[in-house]
Amino acid sequence: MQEVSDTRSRIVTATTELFRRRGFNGTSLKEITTAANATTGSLYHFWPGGKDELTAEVLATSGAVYREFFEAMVNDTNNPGQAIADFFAGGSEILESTDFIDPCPIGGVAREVASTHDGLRQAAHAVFDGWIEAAGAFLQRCGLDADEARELGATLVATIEGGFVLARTTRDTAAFTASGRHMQLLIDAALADARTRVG
Amino acid sequence: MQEVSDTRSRIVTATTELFRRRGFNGTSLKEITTAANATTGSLYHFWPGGKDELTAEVLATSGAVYREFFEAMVNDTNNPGQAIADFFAGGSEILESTDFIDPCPIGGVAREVASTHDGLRQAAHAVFDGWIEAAGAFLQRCGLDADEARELGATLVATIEGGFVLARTTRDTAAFTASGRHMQLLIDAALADARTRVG
DNA sequence: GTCAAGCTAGAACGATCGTTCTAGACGACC
DNA sequence: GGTCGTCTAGAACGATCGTTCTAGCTTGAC
Repeated sequence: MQEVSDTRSRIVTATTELFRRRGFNGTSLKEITTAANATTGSLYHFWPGGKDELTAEVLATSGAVYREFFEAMVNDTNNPGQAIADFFAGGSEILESTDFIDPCPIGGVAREVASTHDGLRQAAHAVFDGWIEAAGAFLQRCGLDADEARELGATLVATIEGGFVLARTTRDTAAFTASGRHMQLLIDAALADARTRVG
Repeated sequence: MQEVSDTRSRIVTATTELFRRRGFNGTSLKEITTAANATTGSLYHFWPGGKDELTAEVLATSGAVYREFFEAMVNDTNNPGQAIADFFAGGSEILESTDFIDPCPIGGVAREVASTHDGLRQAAHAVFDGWIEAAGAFLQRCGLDADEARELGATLVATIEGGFVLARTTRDTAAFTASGRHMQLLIDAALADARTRVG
């Protein structure tokens, strides 16, 4: 027997993929169990709380994966603005090579359920806080003061999320890539400003 | 009899409001007709194509309202960066005073259905194109060249949409307001750069 | 008064929703 | 070999989904 049940992780993976295409309310448990080659019994065995409990885990898991991906891509750079632009370029490639499926399920699901499922809203809130913290910590290490780093981190996350919406809707990554360049300008300007103030 | 049926416009309004809270798949026709004080027969009389046809109209209508709102708020300013920051500040006020309901139904619905309802994706695409055109035209009038104006317009739209997601999920407008300040910096820098190049 | 057009009313359809439930398969341990 | 906990299998539940359909109401034209 494996440490984490195969069926369990297949269900998480299938749910993540389906949420990326159809969102929360557009995805049925039948579609999930079929895609995961599992049964209703198994799903309710692992998540007695049903769809909501499974969704909360999917959000947390995807959130952690993205945070690690961001940190791996951005740490150990000596050109922060360029690193962010590269991150956006990577997003463009993923969008194009996956037929503009939503790159991540969190923002879409969060927007759908924020007014109706407060537990899921809070789960997504925790994920976004983690991302903003990661981006802020990175920018602070690059020389920004804590407040400015965190605010710029939040704008980064917002622009990425909104860029996903735009790219997915227009089936075009031009705007997303351009946003990466704009974020690069913003970071470079903030760093230059910080250096000036330090002297 | 009025030029546009009362029932018809009540249904459009109710659908818009429900989409802002529950999204496309989370809103049923029964909820719509109940909220609009209308019947299924009326709904299918005005939109024989059913939910999809009604949704397409809701997207186009909301899109036009937002475009006009943006243009009214931003035209006749002599400080473009400040006008955009004001636009974000206005968004923050709306979010707080409406219990963080989605300020507009378009981005959320588009993200939900982009992979499953191509007609609706195209309707949302047209709306976003209109917004980017409006923002780009404004920035071009302020002195940016056409390409840079359009790209910056797209980043504005992306940051607004993503900011809505963040604010709605965290129930906090601090990040949204900060993003407005960042967009102001970006615009001021682009305008200064354009002035330098012109001489 | 008759007629047609525009609109309303809501019952009924088959399909599908999330969830519950019972029955049994499998493996580890005594 | 019997027993218990873990997991799988899928039928069944009531509720609700989007849509269709028939019947009737209202209004203005003739």
